[in-house]
Amino acid sequence: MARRPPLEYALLGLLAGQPMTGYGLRRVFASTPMGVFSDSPGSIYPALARLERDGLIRSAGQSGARRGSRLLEPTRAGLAALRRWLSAEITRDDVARRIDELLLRFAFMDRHLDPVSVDRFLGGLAATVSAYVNELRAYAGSAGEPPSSTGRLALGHGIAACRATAQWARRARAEWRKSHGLDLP
Amino acid sequence: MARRPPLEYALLGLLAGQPMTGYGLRRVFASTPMGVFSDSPGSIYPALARLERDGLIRSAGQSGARRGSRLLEPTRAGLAALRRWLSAEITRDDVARRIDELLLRFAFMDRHLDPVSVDRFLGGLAATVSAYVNELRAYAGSAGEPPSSTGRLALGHGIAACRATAQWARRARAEWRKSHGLDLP
DNA sequence: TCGCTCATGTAAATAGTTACATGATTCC
DNA sequence: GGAATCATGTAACTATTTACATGAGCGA
Repeated sequence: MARRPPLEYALLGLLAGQPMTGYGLRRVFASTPMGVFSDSPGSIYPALARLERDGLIRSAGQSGARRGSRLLEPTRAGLAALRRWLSAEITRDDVARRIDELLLRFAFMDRHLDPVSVDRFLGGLAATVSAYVNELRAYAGSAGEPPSSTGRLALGHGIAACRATAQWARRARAEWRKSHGLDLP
Repeated sequence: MARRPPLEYALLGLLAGQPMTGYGLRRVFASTPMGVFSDSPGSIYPALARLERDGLIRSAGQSGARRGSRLLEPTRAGLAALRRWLSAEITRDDVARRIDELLLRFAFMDRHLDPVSVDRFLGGLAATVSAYVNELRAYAGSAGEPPSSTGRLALGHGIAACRATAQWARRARAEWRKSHGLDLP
């Protein structure tokens, strides 16, 4: 039940999609927009060692004929941990400080949660982000100390970015519902 | 010249605006949208100790009549380090992985850089983010492996968020130019 | 055979988180 | 007198970054 760093869930989610070697995972981080994570061996291999130590991934044969290379795959416990992470409630703090992790969760969802849960996630995300936008606006309005001009503009960026996320969530939800026949409110 | 973590620059920037105690800084992180940083004493006090050890901040008297409390202020070297950080080139990696740090820099800029430098920053930001949007779009178009449906939607979020940032940068720049009489191309 | 890609790891330094620990002052 | 706030720090643990280190296989 212990909380794990996002990197470990990213690894778990990728391996659930397709068994890979540690090097394969590094290439994914180096060559796709998942590049928020470092592709350095010093972050990947220790994370994989922790996952294996805790029984969340295991070896599943070799890559080609290469000695020493290990294809890795999640165990049943690993898939359960992944599903728990995907199903966690969205909090205000997730939105304010860990928005990237929420999007990472969403990216893995279709393979592991049912369409209704995905729909609920997008609804919850839109609602929580909108609430946070109101919080930011309230702060911008009150303005305890007279803020600097670029400080005020920077806060405007925070608001604009959150509004874009909320709008994206609403549109993604509409699209999701359409393609899964979820047409009730 | 050594690179420092964003938290230290945030502290330096706040202290440059107004000398404060460590506790005062914690309150700022706890009560404003700068809450991306933790307000825990275990992060703030060690960071302040590093800054003081390196001669970037110093004591500037006590807070009220409270024994043991220390108002902190940047030294000349601290202000120079802050200005160097504010003036650094914007890289593709800053945009892809450290966008929050760029906005933090912008928030402190008006007090430490001239209007033309701030204008250049916003221009560079808009350009670099737009280039990154193109990169993301190219990736979305090529799509090596058939991506999952939520994976594709999540990439759409990345694109939407960057577009919002680029748009914000262009608008903020127009506003900045207007209020500082920078009307050349 | 030379260089590139595939492949795995470790070591040291740095940082961040959580929890613990303490004590003064102020307000009710 | 008791609670909240002001105020500063340390300890243990966890994670990340950078750099180092090694070696096999493959193509030109």
